[in-house]
Amino acid sequence: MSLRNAVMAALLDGESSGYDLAKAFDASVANFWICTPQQLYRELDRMEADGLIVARTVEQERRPNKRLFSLTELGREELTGFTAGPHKPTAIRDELLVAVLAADSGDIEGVLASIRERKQWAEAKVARYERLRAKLLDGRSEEDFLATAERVGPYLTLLRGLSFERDNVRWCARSLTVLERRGARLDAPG
Amino acid sequence: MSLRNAVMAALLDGESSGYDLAKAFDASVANFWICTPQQLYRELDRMEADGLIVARTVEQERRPNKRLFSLTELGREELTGFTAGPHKPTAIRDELLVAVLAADSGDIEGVLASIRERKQWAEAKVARYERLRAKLLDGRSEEDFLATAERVGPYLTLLRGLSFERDNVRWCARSLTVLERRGARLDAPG
DNA sequence: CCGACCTAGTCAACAAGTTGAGTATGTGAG
DNA sequence: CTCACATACTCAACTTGTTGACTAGGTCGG
Repeated sequence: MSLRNAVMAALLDGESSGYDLAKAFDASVANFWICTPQQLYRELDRMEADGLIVARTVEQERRPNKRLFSLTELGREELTGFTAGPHKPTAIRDELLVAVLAADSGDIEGVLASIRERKQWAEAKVARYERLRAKLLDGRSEEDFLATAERVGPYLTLLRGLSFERDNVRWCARSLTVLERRGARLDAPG
Repeated sequence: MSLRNAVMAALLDGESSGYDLAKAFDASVANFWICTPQQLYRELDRMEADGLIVARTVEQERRPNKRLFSLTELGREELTGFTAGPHKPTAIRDELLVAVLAADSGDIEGVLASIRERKQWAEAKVARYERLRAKLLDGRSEEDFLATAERVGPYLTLLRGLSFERDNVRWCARSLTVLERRGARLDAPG
């Protein structure tokens, strides 16, 4: 049921097509929620049926028609109700960690490669989030921004995504050190 | 398919009943993967059917009989294959973040309460992970442990869970400051 | 003018995760 | 003596999330 609320939160910025939402999810909500376009379209249909959003079809000349969705009053109420809580706690749920848990009796070289890849990926995410942050701040200092901006929610969630990926980078680096040393020890014991 | 691998990784420590696995998941694998007992039992049945694990029924006098599962050679191979990768990247997927994203036009007091609750919960987790860490180290220094322990995987994943929760605590504190100030400003503008 | 990529979706099938209840016994606290 | 809690599960129904393929036109580079 949270995808619904994530979609509604995204629609607070104004009406949007399913296609644009999919991209927006990739770009910003993806900090803390990911979904495939298929999931999104299915959910949008249901939300429309439930009266949380309304669609407006826009005919285009040299493009397929698109449907722009926007929040209804009911949708806004539901979203406010959702923000009132309560919210389930969360856990990381990461395949890579499962692999690291089993690394000692598995393919250590393979795990090392996966960690290196993840580290690069996380570094790229950090860079991207930094750019997004600069764009949000738009020249203002953080203090200035927080005092004047209409919405601080997107900034706070961005900070969470940013520190998560920084943490990932640090952990990857640490794990590489530990596992590389271990690999060396196992290759040449004594 | 990753629950399978998480279960197999847990069985590296030796045979275990479904019930004990459920508890073990709560205690340690839960750093990065959570599941309900129902999911676990269902998955164990399938894994047995697929020959990844074998069950040994132990009759007990004053307790229901239990079935102890252990990895088969095939299971070990599958797990090693899994560690070789590749692994899907991950995202946070947290309801609370959805609520914060929408906080500006939602129930700010409710969101604040949720963040406070989450902060306490994360602090409790940190304390618990610290105790687990002390138990794993068992008096040794980290360096000593890493040099001598049979398996370092469980330690590394524990570190990941620990830093994730520490990060949660920090982010909660920061968000509370920002949102409280904002709430005050909205209550008494100018 | 061909192939790759962009816009803007749809459909179907399946795998994974969640929720709620039920079974049956034993132990320890008040 | 009762009530909560621990052991050790099972069953069924449901909601979410994933995978892969398909439609149909437009744009841009070589």
